[in-house]
Amino acid sequence: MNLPPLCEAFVLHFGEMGSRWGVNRTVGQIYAVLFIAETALCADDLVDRLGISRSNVSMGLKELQSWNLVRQRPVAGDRRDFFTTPDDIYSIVRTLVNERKKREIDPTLSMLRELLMQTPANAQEQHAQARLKDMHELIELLTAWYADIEKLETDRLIQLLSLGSKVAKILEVKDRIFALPGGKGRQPLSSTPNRG
Amino acid sequence: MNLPPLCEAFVLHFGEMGSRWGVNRTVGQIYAVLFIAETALCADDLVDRLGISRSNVSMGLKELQSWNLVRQRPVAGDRRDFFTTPDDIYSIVRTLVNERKKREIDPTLSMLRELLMQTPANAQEQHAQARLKDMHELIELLTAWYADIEKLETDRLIQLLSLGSKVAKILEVKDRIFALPGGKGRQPLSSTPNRG
DNA sequence: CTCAGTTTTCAGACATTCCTGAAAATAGAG
DNA sequence: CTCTATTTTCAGGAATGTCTGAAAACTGAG
Repeated sequence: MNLPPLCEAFVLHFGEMGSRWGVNRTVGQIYAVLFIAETALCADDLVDRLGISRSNVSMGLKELQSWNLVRQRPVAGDRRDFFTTPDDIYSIVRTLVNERKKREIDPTLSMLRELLMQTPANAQEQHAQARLKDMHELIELLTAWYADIEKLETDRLIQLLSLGSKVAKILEVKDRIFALPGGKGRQPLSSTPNRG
Repeated sequence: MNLPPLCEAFVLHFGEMGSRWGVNRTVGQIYAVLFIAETALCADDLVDRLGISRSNVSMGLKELQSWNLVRQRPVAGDRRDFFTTPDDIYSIVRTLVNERKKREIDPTLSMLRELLMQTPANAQEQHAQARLKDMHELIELLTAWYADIEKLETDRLIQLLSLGSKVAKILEVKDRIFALPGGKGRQPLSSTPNRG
């Protein structure tokens, strides 16, 4: 690996993490190198810095492009393709979350929708469906929340994140004002009784 | 696989998703079966329903326990171990997020902290460190937010999620009130200039 | 068109992960 | 303690995933 020590440490770590993130080691390393690079790099730069084969770089870049995590950027007077990661780290995280949602959440959501439309054949299936319904409602709630938040501009997002649970204080106050004597709170989401 | 069609469809899907979630197919399937089961199941129930080897079930359960995703529950008059998933789906999601954070975020956070304390040897390393600093700040912001939110009780959490970006409206109003003539908004987080 | 520079594809070598059956370890009953 | 039911470990075969070099495909210049 042809990189100064600090860079190499980062790249190696990202490579290892890659496997926990649904991409292989090489793909993680390629991303890491691009992320810390001062300028856009071409495939051969990556071959040189990582000491891996040209074809491996090609496949890695293809995968990163399918994740929208790297951008191809033309360089005047050079026929080769050059690649960068976006400068804005917030946009990177947005992309990452969107792509993971697409791969990890959306397929499950449509599977759940499909199975919830079916008629259960017996008590076992009926109970299963009740559980799926809980799961479906929760995922819907989370994805609706994210779809809403995702539209915020970065500045507002930072403000909101910095507030943390302080925003919940507002709700507490609201609840205290509107609470009816003897009124019940919202019930937790569950169609299933506790299992003995 | 010894399950009614609807259950089987769910279990197969969860198995496939498992690989995108950092566990293998079998572990995903075991979890799915436990999730929709009406009662706690013992290892042999899983062998029967999934048609996999006893030892594979043992390893899978061990992994799920290391994720805190299944609970061992004694059954009176039976020496065997029985397993369930929690009934409360919110607690399941909390556990899942906590465990993924532990595996996917925390190691990166400490790696970044370590590398940010080092002295860069040259311009390349200096630029790399600036990028790492951006990444570190963002991850700190997100994890601090999550640590804060995670403490909320389920009811409040649901309220907050349902509000979505409406909470941001409050900030907008606040900003409008306190805005000074000619005053600038918060700057986006970046220690790096744009790359040409 | 031809040609050189560049990227992509892909068969198969190599590496890793997964799964099983057999054997060992564990735990409770008697 | 012994005996039996149960769980865990683990070597190695099966299945997947990764990486490479060679060849094919593409692309723009001349």
